Amino acid sequence: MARTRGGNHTKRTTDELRKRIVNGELPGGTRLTELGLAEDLAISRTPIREAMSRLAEEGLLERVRGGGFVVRTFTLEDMIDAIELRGVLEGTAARIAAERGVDPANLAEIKRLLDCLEGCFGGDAGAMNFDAYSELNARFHDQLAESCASPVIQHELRRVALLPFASPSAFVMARPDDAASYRSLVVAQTQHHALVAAIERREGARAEAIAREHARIARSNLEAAFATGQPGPDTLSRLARYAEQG
Amino acid sequence: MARTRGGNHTKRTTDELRKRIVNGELPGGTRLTELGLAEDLAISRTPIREAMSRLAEEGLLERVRGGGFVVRTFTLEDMIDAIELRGVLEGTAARIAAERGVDPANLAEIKRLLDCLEGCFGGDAGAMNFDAYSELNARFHDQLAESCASPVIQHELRRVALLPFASPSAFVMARPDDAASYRSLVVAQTQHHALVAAIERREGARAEAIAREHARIARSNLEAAFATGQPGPDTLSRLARYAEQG
DNA sequence: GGGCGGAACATTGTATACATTATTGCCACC
DNA sequence: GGTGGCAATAATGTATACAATGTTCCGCCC
Repeated sequence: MARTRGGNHTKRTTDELRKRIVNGELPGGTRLTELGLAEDLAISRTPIREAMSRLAEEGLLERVRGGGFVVRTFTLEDMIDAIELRGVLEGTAARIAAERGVDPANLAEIKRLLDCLEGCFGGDAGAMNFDAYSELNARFHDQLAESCASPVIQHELRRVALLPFASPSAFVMARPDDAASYRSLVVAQTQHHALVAAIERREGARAEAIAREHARIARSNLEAAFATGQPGPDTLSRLARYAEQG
Repeated sequence: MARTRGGNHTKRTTDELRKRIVNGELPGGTRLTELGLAEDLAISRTPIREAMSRLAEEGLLERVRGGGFVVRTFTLEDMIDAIELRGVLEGTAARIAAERGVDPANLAEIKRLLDCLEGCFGGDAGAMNFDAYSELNARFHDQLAESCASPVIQHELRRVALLPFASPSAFVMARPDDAASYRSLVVAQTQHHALVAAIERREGARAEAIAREHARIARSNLEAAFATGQPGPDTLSRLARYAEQG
């Protein structure tokens, strides 16, 4: 258990198992036994159980009849659906924000982040600050989720964004070269502006439609990452390898 | 622990705690301590922990920083949002089913359930079989969720429907008298028919809109149940009392 | 040869002791 | 009087022994 640091055994085990699942080391359908993992990680069964419970909460594991857990299967289609679902939920948050009105402080923060995102763009792909954009983009989407002031919607949105490669920042830099990524982000940022304008003007239907289409950039990037191969049971591991390469 | 029967300590504790939360006996914000519950239920801490993990999975409890759980707060607004969210997810499932096409066997089963639902209606409110309708309605919605053939969407839909009083069958009989309930169900059944027709004709946008509006019947019934009082921290317990009365 | 039964095994369920960590409140000190 | 730290307390974190429950596979009987 020296692989991942910090916290207690439960947290380390949770992180380690999450990593193995997203890596594809633990393929979908694998049954996890407490004893096996306890031996493997050289700790007792108690933190293993706790970690598996938390991963079931995240949706990475499924409880199986008669006790125990299996790794949930994530095919390419599942990831596409997860991204679509994130778009639907972000769209709902944006629509409700537009319909009910947003807290001024929240709106101000959203606009501030929008300005910061703008600052990441240079005149061309070479001058683009991709890392800063990725970080700010995540915060922008967080703030947007808060704008609807609904704990229930925020909660479920956070859940869906935890699914493998469904988060708003998962595919910011996924294009095969900087020029393609740059173009992709130009479109994304234009949508950010339009989304905020729609919310401010109380145009709920427009806000919802933009948020959905915005998420589909991620879908497009995901499909581009798989353009050369066919989806299959190794989807996650191939995607993880792809993500490592940059 | 003789209150709830069947299964092991974990299951009984899970059911017992769920009941207390939905009843309002454990108000939102209450911190649950393993030791306190263990003493109360006269069992050890282990099944208590396990039960709390599962309820966190259902969204009834929240993990708190530094360990432990608190009961999640469900106000009237939260329930309204949960119902809206269910409508959004059912709408997405219906839209995707229309766009991608449905499995013939699945469609046949949906139509069969639709016929059965039809059979619950008599000429007037007095002849209506409310219990049968409630049961069939739940199965109809289950089958509809399956029609999109997406494990991810089905999974999240099931989750949201688990939130207190957000399920499709929660408010079937919630109106103050049979005549009002009957009218409500006439509208609901008309929407069922329209929804199936839209899916069959591949009219995705229409299917989505109908499913959303369909869920808003539940919202209307929820608000009717609260017409006389103001929402507050006792929302859940008042609603539970209301549900008991019939 | 097929199906039933039972024993051996694997796995999860439960209790409990002990370790570790967070919280609380008091007291000394500034 | 306020603030810092320290001790007491209470909670969760962990390990482990034992119980209960499936599961599997082998042999027996039909």
